[in-house]
Amino acid sequence: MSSDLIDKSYEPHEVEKKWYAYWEEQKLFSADETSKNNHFSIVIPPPNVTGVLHMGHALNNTMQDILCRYRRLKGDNVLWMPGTDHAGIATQNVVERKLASQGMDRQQLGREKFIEAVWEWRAESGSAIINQLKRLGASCDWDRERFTMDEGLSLAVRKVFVQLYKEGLIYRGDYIINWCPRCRTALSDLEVDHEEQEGLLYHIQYPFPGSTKGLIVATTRPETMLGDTAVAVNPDDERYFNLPGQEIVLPLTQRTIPIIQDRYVEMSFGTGALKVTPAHDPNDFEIGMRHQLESIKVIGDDGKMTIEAGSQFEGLDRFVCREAVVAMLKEQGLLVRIEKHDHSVGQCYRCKTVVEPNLSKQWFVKTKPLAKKAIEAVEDGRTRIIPESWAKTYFDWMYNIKDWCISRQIWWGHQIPAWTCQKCNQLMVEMDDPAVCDSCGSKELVRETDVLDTWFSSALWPFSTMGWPDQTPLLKTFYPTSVLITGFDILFFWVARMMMMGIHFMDEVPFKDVYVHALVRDEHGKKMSKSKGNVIDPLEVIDKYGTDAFRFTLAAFAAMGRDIKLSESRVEGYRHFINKLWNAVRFSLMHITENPGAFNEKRISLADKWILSKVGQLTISVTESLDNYRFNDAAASLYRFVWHEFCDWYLEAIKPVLYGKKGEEEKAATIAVLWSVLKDTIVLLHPFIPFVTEEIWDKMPGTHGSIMKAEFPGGDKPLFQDPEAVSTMEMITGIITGIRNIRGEMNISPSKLLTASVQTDDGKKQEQIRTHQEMICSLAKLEVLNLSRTGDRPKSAATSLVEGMVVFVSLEGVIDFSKEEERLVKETGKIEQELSTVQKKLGNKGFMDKAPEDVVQKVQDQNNQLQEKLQKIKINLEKIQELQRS
RNA sequence: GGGCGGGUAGCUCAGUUGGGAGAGCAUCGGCCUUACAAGCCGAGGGUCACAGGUUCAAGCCCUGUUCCGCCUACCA
Repeated sequence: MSSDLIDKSYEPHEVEKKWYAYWEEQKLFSADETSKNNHFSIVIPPPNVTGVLHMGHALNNTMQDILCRYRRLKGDNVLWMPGTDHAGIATQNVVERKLASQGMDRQQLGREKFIEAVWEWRAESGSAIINQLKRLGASCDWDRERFTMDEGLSLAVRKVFVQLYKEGLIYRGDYIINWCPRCRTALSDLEVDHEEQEGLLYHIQYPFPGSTKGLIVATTRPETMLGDTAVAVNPDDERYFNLPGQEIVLPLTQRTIPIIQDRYVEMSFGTGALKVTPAHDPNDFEIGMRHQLESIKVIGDDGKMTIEAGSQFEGLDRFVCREAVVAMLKEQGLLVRIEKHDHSVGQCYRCKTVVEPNLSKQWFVKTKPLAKKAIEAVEDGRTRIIPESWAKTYFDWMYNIKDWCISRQIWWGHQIPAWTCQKCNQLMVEMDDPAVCDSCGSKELVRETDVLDTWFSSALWPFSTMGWPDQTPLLKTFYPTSVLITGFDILFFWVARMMMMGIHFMDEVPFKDVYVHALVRDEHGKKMSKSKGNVIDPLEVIDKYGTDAFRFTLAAFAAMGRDIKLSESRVEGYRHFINKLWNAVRFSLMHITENPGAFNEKRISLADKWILSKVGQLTISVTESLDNYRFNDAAASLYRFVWHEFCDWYLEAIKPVLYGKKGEEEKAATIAVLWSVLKDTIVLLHPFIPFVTEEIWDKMPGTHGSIMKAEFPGGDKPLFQDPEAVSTMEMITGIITGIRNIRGEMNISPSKLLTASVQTDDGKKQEQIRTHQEMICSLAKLEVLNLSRTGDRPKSAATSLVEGMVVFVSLEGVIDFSKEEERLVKETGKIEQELSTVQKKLGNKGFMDKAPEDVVQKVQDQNNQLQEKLQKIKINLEKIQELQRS
């Protein structure tokens, strides 16, 4: 076979396209919902339909794909459930922007038409991210792709809502919630991003009635004073003992408000007097509840002041109003002072608008009872969180969980199945739309317009995607799922809530393991963001370096519990690896022209046994690593094996055999081993780099069908292991490396053939060296390799010590001896240093008495070896010095 | 305020029950040796943040200090 059958370098683009289409066509990603085989299931963290693939998705899905492909090779029945999330607010924003560009808004369009427009939009561009996942090689069972707004999933949402309502775990009420004035909707606590900002603390005088004196309160938001309904002081505060029960004048208004006592007030902050605005501050709301204070809403849902704020402020934007209030207070001499004050400001996680705490009627999930069971599940290990440190974070949040505001005042989402009777105000929550009021029989029913938080439907994902509420075969086979792979940023948003819902509705945890991976950052460790301009687009990386190189990079850097700093140059490095592999295959396939069949264990060479043992160890290491989510360990073993064992040693060692220098029989045996090793290696690599391995598989003689159907190395048979061959090979490679050291350090040209000898009295080693002297000669570029006994030594030679043997490289006509002297002096220094630490241990009575025997023995052996080594090197040093003198 | 993670070679990072400090990249020297110059052969480089402690033995365990990230929280 000539090399023109395989290109000199690997070109990913066509290969990737070809094989992905093939896999899909052959239905190789399909799960069998009835199979009794060991099953393995993952539900994808559904990306937003609005989304484009970013680095986080790439990492997350690469890991899932590695596990799924690995388990398929192991023979498991694998379900990787794909789908997307309707992303209520985000999607609505996108479509609204589109409308705006056409000079329209959703109000003009009306609810129904607007929702139609969203569906249209989804039909156009909603599959973008799915196609991007495919480019990543994701082996999801696409025929089962789900969407949170699908009919089936919507039914699940409704069922869950109705049941929770009937169980008293969902309620409606007037509470203070986070309000985004731009999105015009309520947000849950999690949907508010807090950011530390420089702000101002305004000290304002509230006068006593008919007095110029008064109390000074401090606030960062002066505009809210218009809605104050009390001033609170701490009951222990001696300064204000006589005040409670009195009233105080609220400036800029006609109102007087009471002075109350509440332990919430921090005496040390400001003046110890707190203005209370129950309608616009969560704490003040609590205080208001305790003291039955009136709530006055002065900021409207649009972020502008209401009529309650007073006619001079009505209609002003809340921040404009702040300036106006401050100016007016100043005018009236009531602004005592302004201090700089850093505080955290809540922003809408979708649009960054400053969130307004606002009183309104919303729907909530009572989370405590649900959280309790979700905590227990992790405590007793039904669900493992990996790495374990995240369990603590999970517990902290779960223990301090607050009720979850689930209603959103947008249109895109699952409309809440609640109806209010216009006659008697009866509230009905039902599976089937009610026609008449179940209390008064009126037909005047009005449906709740709010929709549910997107995360409400995501919380059902592990079972809603499998057909729940129907008891489908899919659900029976694959729930609970084997593992959830996710970033820590949605641990609360999503994982915690899936736990609560899964346990409540399925009576079983949604996943056995939760593997929490890190975030992908830029090369300086900064979060990638569009505004910083440091975003690396995964698709560009794929275009430039190929999917496999990219995936391998992600796997290699995916150490547990640490962020991944990614830069293009790293991907480039792993492209080299893919190319190295490609070329190793190219070389191998020049010699493997047909299926060589099984090798005969009795006929194979040392190098063969060694590489077979190594591939066996590799198999164990990859298996263990993947079973424990140690993707980086698996990637590292594969990298080291392919490059530094298979290419650097094995292929080099068998070249003379392949070139026919050892006869046809040995050549055939070696080719059989080469084929077998290559096959196993490619299969082990496949989960990480699916495309290039499929391409190689296709080109290899003796393979059939897709590599996805291949058998994992070993199968049921024990893996090949030959420890003796491994240690012999290590000795041989040690000798070769010793000779290469000398060559390299003394700048002897690689093309110059040398003469060397190995000095040992060990008969077995002599025998082995003799047997493998051709390999040594070829790899160390020797003309002659001699064996000698102690005492024999060449006249002028450089020396190297290997496993108690002395390797001499003849320097006749090659060298200046001062260089060799330098080498040996340096070497002596190293050995002496090692020796001193070893001897310190041996001289330590405590160590000798208390250390375990095997450790002591090991140190003693080291000591002996080092002593011997030192002695030998000293002899050679003397010789060299003699030679120089003569 | 609370919590978590991190500080190991020039850079990015591994280091799984405590027992001879590692990799990749970069650097330096030598090679177009017929699969691969996206390559080959060799070399140099570390007070494992700092200070204590436990131990025969600490990068690893404990305490404190410091610096850097992140998460979380109702001091207006």
